[in-house]
Amino acid sequence: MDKAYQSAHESDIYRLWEQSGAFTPVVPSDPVKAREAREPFTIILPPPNANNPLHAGHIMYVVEDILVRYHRMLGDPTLWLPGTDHAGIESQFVFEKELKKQGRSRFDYDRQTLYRLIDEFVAQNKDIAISQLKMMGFSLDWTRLKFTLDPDHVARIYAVFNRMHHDGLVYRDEKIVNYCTFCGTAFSNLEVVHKTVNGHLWYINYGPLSVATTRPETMLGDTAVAVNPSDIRYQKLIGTKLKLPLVGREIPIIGEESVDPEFGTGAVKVTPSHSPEDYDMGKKFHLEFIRIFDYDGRANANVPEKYRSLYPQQVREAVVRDLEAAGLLEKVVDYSHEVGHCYKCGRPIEPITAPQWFIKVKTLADQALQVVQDDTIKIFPKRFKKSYLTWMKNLRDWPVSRQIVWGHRLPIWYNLDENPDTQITFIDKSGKNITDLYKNLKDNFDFAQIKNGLQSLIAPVNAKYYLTEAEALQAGEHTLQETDTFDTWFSSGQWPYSTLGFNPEDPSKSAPDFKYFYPTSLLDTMWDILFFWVARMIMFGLYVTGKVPFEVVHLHSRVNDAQGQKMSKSRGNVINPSTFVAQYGADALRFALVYGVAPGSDISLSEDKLRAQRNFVNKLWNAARFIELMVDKVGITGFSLDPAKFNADDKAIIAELNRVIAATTKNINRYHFGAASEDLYQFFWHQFCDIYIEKVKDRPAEALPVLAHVLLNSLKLLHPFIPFVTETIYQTLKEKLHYTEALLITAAWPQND
RNA sequence: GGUUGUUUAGCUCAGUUGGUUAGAGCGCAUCGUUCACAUCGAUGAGGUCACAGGUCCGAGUCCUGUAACAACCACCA
Repeated sequence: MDKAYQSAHESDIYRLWEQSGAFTPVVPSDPVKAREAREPFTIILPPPNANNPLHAGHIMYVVEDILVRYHRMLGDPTLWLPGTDHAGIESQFVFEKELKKQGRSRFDYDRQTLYRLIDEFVAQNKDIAISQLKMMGFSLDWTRLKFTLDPDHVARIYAVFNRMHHDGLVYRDEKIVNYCTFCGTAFSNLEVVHKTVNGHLWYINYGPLSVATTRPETMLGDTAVAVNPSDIRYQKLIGTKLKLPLVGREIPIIGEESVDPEFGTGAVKVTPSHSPEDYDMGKKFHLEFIRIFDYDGRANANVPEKYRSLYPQQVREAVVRDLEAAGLLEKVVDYSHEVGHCYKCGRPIEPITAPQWFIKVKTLADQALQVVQDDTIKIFPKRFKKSYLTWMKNLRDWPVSRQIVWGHRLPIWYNLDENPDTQITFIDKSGKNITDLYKNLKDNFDFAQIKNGLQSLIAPVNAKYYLTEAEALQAGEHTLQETDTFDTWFSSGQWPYSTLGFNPEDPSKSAPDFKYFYPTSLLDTMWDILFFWVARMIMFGLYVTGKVPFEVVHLHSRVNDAQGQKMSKSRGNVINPSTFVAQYGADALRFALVYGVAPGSDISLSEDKLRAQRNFVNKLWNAARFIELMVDKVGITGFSLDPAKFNADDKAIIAELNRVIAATTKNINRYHFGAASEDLYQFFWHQFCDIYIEKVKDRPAEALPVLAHVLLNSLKLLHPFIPFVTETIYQTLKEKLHYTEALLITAAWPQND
């Protein structure tokens, strides 16, 4: 054996495991019955972004590998299923950045070309993440590798969408949505980041009363002014009308309870098309909806000529200037408030009315609430249960359509002759971008040109549509598929049953994998996507399969830098796992991630820690090496553990070993990996090496059976945490020490006698 | 605005149902080492467990309040 452990050989060990078939469980011929007899242990890997290398957060998958390896050693049929995610908006955003470097943008391509380019871009990088997962030693079943754009997955989520539509859970509506005019797509509430902005409150004279607003530019779209009905200052004005400054439109004054008489002037301008609160008022009072900003962010024809095609900030400046000139600007005060920003590009979100596809979540959420409430699904650490329940109770309908190309296009088809008011954007033969209603285009362009150059379409909110292309074609040949794609979470929310081969059309025809492995045992992820992902999987799982997708949700820590700061590109403190693996070995990195960490608390990863754990790995290596030297020296041919021959030291170390076996088993069962790893570290280094080994140096022959026994069990206990070094030692010494199992990875977990 | 979490040795953090002198890793000090490992060994210094009350025979641990920090959720102008 080398003087120090060489982590460079880790890939050989990985191949050894993979070739042994240890990662790939065999599905019995009668999976249903087999499952009843002994439930397999199953984890579906949260699919990392196919396009990016792993970041520090992904290496926390080590938690899953610990559990998987532990259960495999317990003899459970064990599956850890890998996959990668196309990561819709994320990948498209990264690709667009690349385009920008070349001086191009998404507007230069029709959607099928853009899709193909992103596909190629993602394919180039696809293997990076996979090789890194292997590098970390993760015992994933690569024979079952999945991708979110695999045709069978796509077919499945389409089938589920159809079923939801059939059940009345899908609808199209023109509601106010969070729209990023830069990214060109709508977002759900979860994708909006609230930031405190130091802005102003403008007091504007509206004639009979004055209003205060943080967004003077939206006054061009005002269709009412609201006051509190109990406000004696304004009571008599309710029901009257006023003339909107700068625009000249007559708008009503309405009485609305939610208006706070104490705030500002006690009167609120109402812009139903550009403010969520005003939208609600607009619906309630049947106000006019006047959208003044288009999807490209510019003011449209609904505003006076002079403001047209300006961006909101420019409109604001112009409006304020004009109000001031007209003597209608009463005062401006500093005011700091919360403004929604796009989580991708960081620009302010424009609340805007737009036709979008929605999922009704009430019935789905009720079930998903119930199963967590009654612990059918247990959430660990427990404190996340409450935030899950709170979130689920207040859930609103889910806007699932995104105006991007990289993803699953909605299975919706429109016949354009039935919907002549559909707005179409395409690139014509000469390469020019054209946007207009279909009825204005159809006589000037042949349909093939529109279809091939298509970038996007916006069908009217009440457009007639079909769920299959065939049906739409029956109505006429001028048929286009919806250009919106699904929110990424609509796809990944269906990951557990989809990867296992569930058949939504006929569940009895589901794959054996589904029958055997579903529901899965545990879902592990970081707490930041509890709502995005975990909640959606629970809703989908219950609705589609009638069963929970997993029995336990384990939420792992966030990996921070050495100072406890969140890693981010802007801070410049992002670490690449590969660097650390190259320097310290995968085992050291794995152990550093769990050593002494409390469940659910964040981790500060420092090189000090990595060095410490590399030293531990080396300590383990050298203890094994010492035992090898002893065997060579003494020349023993067989071992038998005979308690009758134990002296006090032997008894003490065996007793301590038994304690550690029990403690480790208990700690892993309770997901206390920090405690387990710390205990093992202390036992092996300080009890076994520092005390026991030092004491037996003068009686190697008698101690060898005990040395071999403690080493074997230590290797087994440590294997889930540091698989490479333990397997390497095992393979190196198994013959000399008469260990009988072929591989440590499939060896039996130690039992306490 | 609402919710949750954190506050323990110089640094990063453990501390499981409250139980005798509060622990680890790193760092630090002194000594040692050709005989498994300097990626080592031995010894040691270092903490009024954020603060103020309370419950208890007994509180780092449970309760109340305060402060600082962090995160999450949120359509108020």
